[in-house]
Amino acid sequence: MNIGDAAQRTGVSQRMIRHYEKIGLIPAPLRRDSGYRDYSVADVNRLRFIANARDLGFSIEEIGELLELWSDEHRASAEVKALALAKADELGRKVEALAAMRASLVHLARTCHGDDRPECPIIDSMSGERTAMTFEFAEDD
Amino acid sequence: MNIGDAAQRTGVSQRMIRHYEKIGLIPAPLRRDSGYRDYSVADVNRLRFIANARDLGFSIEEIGELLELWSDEHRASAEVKALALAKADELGRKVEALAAMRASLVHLARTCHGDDRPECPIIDSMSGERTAMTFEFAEDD
DNA sequence: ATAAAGCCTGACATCATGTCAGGGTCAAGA
DNA sequence: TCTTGACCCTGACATGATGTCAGGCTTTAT
Repeated sequence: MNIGDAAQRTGVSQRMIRHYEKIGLIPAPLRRDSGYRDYSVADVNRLRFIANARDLGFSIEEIGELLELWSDEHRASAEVKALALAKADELGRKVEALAAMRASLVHLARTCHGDDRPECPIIDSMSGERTAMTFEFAEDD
Repeated sequence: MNIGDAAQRTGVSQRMIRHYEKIGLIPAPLRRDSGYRDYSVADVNRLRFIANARDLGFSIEEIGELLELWSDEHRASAEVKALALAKADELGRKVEALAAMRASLVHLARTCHGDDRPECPIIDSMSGERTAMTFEFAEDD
């Protein structure tokens, strides 16, 4: 399929698809006589993965590592395992931090009566100097 | 305190602290006669928040909104509430997606035992249609 | 056969960050 | 007091991720 189709199906812009090809994150697809790139279902899946991972905050570099987890068949499985576990660990920490932040936001929302009166306890308590952010997510201090 | 101290205490580079000042994400601190910037505890808290949020994948723009949630006392609380809930929702989805990805990685690691390439559940879970793990802030329809 | 729509490459733009350079400032010791 | 190393300031250049626009072919539908 053409790049436009691939872009639409994956949510990755044509611009970025070409970019990912240039930096080697995805293999260069076959070209037709016209010079048009021709994508396969596998390419689409790879792009979808990249899009999802990107959404989740992974850097291009990390995505490259993740992709290798299952695309490099010659890799020693012990190495694969270590990498996967390291990533999982990292994700675990991120999940916790996000969940904590979310809880704080929910709490903030709950304590706002939500009417026209601009009165929000938490905001009030935080606009002072001592504000210490009642948000203790990720306090690695 | 000087910018170097502030940077060390917050994990935000001096370069970025100055940058955030320039784009208005943090207020311009007082200057000493020497021209040195002088940061307060409040500034440090703000920077810490920014660092954490950035780490969690929020864009500078989103962080600006988040900061306003508790720094703008004149905002109607209904608006504050809506924004907070929207963010919380977004975070909830992100948490789920990350948790799922983490689970896949753990599973991958577990099924990674011999010299054969292990089954890879990641492909299936991550290369599907972008519906369940898509985040609104990236789209506008 | 034409026009509309799609693809190609390449250049320029922006944003978040880093790093280096040239030049003041501070603080502690000789 | 003078020296020196650690710090700060501004500004410029670098890079990676993305967007958009331009000029020029290719496909497709009318």
